[in-house]
Amino acid sequence: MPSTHAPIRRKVTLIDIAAACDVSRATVSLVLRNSPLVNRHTRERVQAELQRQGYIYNRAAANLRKRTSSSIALVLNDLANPFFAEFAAGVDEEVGAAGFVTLLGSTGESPERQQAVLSSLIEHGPGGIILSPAEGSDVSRVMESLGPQMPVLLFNRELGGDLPESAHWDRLMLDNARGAELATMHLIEQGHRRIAFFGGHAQSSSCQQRRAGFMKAMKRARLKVPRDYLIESAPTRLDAARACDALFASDPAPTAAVCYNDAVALGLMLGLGQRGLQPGRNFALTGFDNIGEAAMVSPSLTTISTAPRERGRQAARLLLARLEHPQERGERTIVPVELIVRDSSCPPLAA
Amino acid sequence: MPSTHAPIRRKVTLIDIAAACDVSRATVSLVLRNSPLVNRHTRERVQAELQRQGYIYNRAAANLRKRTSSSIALVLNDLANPFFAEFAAGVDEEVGAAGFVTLLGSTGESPERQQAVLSSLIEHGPGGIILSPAEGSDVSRVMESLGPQMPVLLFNRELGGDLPESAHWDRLMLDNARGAELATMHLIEQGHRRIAFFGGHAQSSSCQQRRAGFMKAMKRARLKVPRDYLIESAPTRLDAARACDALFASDPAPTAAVCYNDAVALGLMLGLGQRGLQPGRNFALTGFDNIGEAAMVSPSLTTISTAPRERGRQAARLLLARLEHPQERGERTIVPVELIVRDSSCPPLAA
DNA sequence: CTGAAAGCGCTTACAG
DNA sequence: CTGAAAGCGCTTACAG
Repeated sequence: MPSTHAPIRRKVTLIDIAAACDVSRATVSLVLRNSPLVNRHTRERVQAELQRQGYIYNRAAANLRKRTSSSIALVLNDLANPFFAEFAAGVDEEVGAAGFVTLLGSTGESPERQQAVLSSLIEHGPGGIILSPAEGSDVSRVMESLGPQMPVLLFNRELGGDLPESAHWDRLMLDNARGAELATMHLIEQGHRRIAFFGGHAQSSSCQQRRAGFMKAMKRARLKVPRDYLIESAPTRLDAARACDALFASDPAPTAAVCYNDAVALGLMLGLGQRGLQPGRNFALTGFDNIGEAAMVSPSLTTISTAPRERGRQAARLLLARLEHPQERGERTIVPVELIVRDSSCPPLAA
Repeated sequence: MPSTHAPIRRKVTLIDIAAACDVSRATVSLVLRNSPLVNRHTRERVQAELQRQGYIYNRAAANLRKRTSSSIALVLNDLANPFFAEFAAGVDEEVGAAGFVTLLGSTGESPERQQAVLSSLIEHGPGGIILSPAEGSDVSRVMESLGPQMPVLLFNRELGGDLPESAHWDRLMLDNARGAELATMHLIEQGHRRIAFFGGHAQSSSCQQRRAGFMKAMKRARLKVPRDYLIESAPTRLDAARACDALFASDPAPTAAVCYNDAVALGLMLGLGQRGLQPGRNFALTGFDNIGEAAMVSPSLTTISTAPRERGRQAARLLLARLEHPQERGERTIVPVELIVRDSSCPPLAA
């Protein structure tokens, strides 16, 4: 009994093309890959037939046979964060240009979800992984999902735990210490003496590095940093706004703050406003990341530029290069950062 | 002569596990998929061995055999646009929850790149595609790359040209007309009479729809819209700032503008500032999208909320549902929009 | 220059 | 409950 459904047209494969042209599958396969072995006449006939039947190359089948991969996995905490969105755009640009496709995964900053996402992605056979680790995740668990052979590029954050010799993971890290140092130096130059470091989770590696840069600049200027000038918050606007009170719990209160990142700085601005203070008039602050809003917000924000899109391109290039030489030692690349001065957020200290 | 390289450990496959457990591949395969057919003892032995050897499921091979797919392609203009970044995050959430993986592609608003991206993605065998089309792209070319069978969900913009009956594409569209109408009504309620529609490419469908909503509200209020109150720009901050002059070329100049989207509104604010005008004091404006910056910028921006993350989830759900019923008619879903009033950007008109 | 055969790592009837 | 065989759509030696 014939089906009443419209016939689902079977996908056209090499066999269909070969049959129509009266050649073997091997010949069609060679045409597809532009092998010079096939003679011109045959090639043209085959190409016309490919076109005519609307042939679509099955790359998964080819990858299976060739034991190759044509994808890169990209695992981020949160794609909606503009910093990571720019980064992802850069990765995808370069990955696409190399003829690969990007597999996306997001962890929402949860080590458990990160495990699940990695385990799922790995089954799709990516050639390598670009991972910006969730806070609190560690090498051994990641290694467990990925196996020791998978090329990995770690971006932005170190992973807890030690990396075995056998794993040749690359790293691309921002110069967090230097960035925070530059921001701190700038506030010092503007005349500030009582400067706080505001926001971020103290246990995260990026926060530790930024705090270290901050302390270095303060120490060099022989400025004291009371313990309560180091204030934690989640790296979000909302939590930063909430944490603003802690800044003024100490006596004397700081006149300026180096913020963990731009989101935190924007949140702090909100918090200051709620206390009746005007950021950029009676309190100075700096950010980190140079997200789009940093230029737009009023007062505009002095910050540290990390050029996330370019970082994405760089990450993709590093990983793609690694695929060619999987056995060479992993490298650690520190990307320089740049101070973006927008002094409406940190004018000279009125004496 | 033995190689001096460290031996690259061959990937472990079903064969390895089967051999170690002295069972057939079929049995291992059944264990992997939790078939109740396998007896408990055998199952446990096999599972232990899978664990021990660090077996990784090759989903591409399984998909090939089963003629199924486990991925969804997501094609956007620009991932770095916060609206699309949120959308992508929502898509990936839902796609991941369904056990699929997201393949990413970006077109940079170029129909040519869109063709290339689609042709590349399709070779990786996605089960369906979520496409926010590049401006100026049309159905026939897209259909050419995708074939008539591929499930497609069109988001945000219509595609030029007619869709053949055979293609059951779904659409998820914002209620652009209604959004612009709401914004316009709000400005009218605030006392404005000379209102411009500012920004966007006039030929894009979303701009046309928003303009239509604008005109509808104006007409209902019996307000005239001079031709030079309809001003085009690229939908970016920079170009909008540049186009600001056009707004004041007409006489009398408008006192308010309904902007194509938030990016344009933010650009217009810059442009106004450069002319010595204060947005929210001597000029009123509204945006569209409710991106994060809309709340942060000063003055904060009255705008239209489209909840892009939720739209992403919705898009993914629609497409995943379509995979189950590929032959049903395509549906057109219009998502409601909501006016977000932040009156610092559009205070009552001073008489 | 072209074809026949084997194989990538799985799953699916079909036997037993 | 388990195994032997075939096959998904490609590519790769190997012959000729």
